[in-house]
Amino acid sequence: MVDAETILGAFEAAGYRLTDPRRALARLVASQDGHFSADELLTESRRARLGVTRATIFRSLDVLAELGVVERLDLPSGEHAFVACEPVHHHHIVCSSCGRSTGVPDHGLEGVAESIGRATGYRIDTHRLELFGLCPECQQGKREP
Amino acid sequence: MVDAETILGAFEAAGYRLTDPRRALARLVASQDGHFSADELLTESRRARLGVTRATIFRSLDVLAELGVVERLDLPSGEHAFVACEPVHHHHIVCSSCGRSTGVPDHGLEGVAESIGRATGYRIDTHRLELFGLCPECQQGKREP
DNA sequence: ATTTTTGCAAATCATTTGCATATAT
DNA sequence: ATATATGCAAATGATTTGCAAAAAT
Repeated sequence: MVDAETILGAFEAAGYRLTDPRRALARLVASQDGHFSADELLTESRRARLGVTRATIFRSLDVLAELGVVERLDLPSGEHAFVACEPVHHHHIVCSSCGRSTGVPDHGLEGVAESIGRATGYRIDTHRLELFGLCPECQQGKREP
Repeated sequence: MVDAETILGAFEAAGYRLTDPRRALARLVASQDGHFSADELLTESRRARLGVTRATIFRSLDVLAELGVVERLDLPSGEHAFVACEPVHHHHIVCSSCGRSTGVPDHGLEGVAESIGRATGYRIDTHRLELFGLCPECQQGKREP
């Protein structure tokens, strides 16, 4: 869970101006439960008359991804999506049933990346780990997809 | 490096028919040095008059990805690409300068995934690890981007 | 006052599809 | 002979862009 203040604060800290569309978008992103697409945000913005338009959504998500406030996700289906991130987590595990996602603590991945770097001779700059599966609630049928 | 025979063999083994476009595409994919996009294949096919058209390229890459002969890649830039795979490797490290890629042996990743599963309570079905960095040759400036 | 941001609609880009024809089995 | 695969060109879908107007600093 990331709150709207945090998202808005990230815009501000990075020197972007605080505008109404960005305020609305921050709330919108913060209210998302799992991953979401640009298009979903657009639909919700329209339904709730938030006055955030398509171009602004794409432009803002772009900025937020730069700032590390959201992470771009490539679902196994090939669709693009985003998730809001705690700044600490660099990876996510995504539930393939309900779409909710959880930040993933390191758990030795850094070590794996280093070891791969050593073995292949690459100087590794970035890595992305995306995990997909069923969250605990969905495993027990406690939740609707 | 994956050779054209292997790719063609994968089509055959899975019950797909051997056609001229598929033969040409197999050679084309096998000749790729790093990652490549559908569009790059199309351009090369046209330049060399291979007679493999857009639709066939997309359809075939789709099949090959299903069969695990190529892997879909999502570059940090957001672009989509593919790499030919040895069937054993499930992940790739990609050089951000020359685009070449190498299959990545496990190196403990399975263990990391399991441990993340245990910690989060998710039942993990798939994971993708993509690593980006500079390959040994590019680090030493031995190679043009 | 100046710079940034926005909305709009059109443009672009990648990918997919329908359907008639050609090809492999 | 039958099923599968292809080419073509059009359709789709997502994202990006140019530009004039609006809002933030």
